[in-house]
Amino acid sequence: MTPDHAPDELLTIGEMSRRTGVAVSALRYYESLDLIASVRTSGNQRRFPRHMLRRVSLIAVAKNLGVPLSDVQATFANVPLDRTPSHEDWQRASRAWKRQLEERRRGIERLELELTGCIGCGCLSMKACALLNPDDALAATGAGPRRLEGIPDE
Amino acid sequence: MTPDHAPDELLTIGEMSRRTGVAVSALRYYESLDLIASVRTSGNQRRFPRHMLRRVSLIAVAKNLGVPLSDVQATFANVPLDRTPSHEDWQRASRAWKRQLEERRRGIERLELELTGCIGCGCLSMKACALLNPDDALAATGAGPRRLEGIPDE
DNA sequence: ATAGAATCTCAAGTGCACTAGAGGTCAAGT
DNA sequence: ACTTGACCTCTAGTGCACTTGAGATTCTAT
Repeated sequence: MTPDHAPDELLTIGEMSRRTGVAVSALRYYESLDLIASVRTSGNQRRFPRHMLRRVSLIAVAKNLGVPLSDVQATFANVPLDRTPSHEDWQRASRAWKRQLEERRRGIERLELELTGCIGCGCLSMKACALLNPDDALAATGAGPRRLEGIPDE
Repeated sequence: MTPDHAPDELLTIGEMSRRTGVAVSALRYYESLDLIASVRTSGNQRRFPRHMLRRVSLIAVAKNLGVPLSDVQATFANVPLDRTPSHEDWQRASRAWKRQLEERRRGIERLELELTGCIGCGCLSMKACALLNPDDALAATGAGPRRLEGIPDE
């Protein structure tokens, strides 16, 4: 059933960098934040388990989308660093990401609407624009909808 | 006494801050980048025309969505600072924004799909994941799809 | 007229997410 | 054995997007 692959194969930091497109220096930085982890050779060089490629790829995606590393950290909180994550581990993380990404996408959709319906027509009535509410940001701070007061309505 | 004043015409920096939720220091910073503009009183204090509220509100929205100020700057390139923008001015800017936001939204949608179809099921085959391509980022650098080589496919 | 809040400039500091460089070590090919 | 490139740690520097603080001035209300 199980195909012949070597899940315990270890990659150097340079291989990780080439295969993910993430700079070597960035990988070391991510390790310093415990976003990823490695084992060391007798000569103190890093060796990464293959499953770290997933983590790094996801970090890269998050970066492309402007998601701060602190959020990534939170998302990965229950995905183990020390062993290949199970399906359940990834599923849990996946659900958390999806919730956040959905919020973010909805924010963008609302902004598109605002632009079409308001700026597009020249009025920009932002009175009811939920986007000005910080809750719409990914990783909301819970600061509340204070900002809506006094937004120009023309 | 100011002899010629229509009370709602010009806003102080404090009023701008209160009505947009953007810090006074940030407003001064935006002005230094020519994202917004003001006139000065005889005593050298800033006074903002009402239409600057729109610009600031949009900058705030962009910030919430992680859009860099340089992109905002590009978007506003043809929206005049010195007079109330016309419908056409805003419409042109609106179209540019929409294009970028659509790309960004599509990127998020694709990531959601990846998470559902790949991480969700535990395989994370990112072989064909367009998100790892920097072109998907808002304000793409044009660096090309180099990153897709060697992404783990298990 | 004057107190006190708001504003001004300019310089420096903060936090994030890295990158660059110095100086040294390790590992693979010949 | 030797060479070369990849790797190591550590410190410092970069760019963005601001914030903070000092010291001075201006505006508004009593």
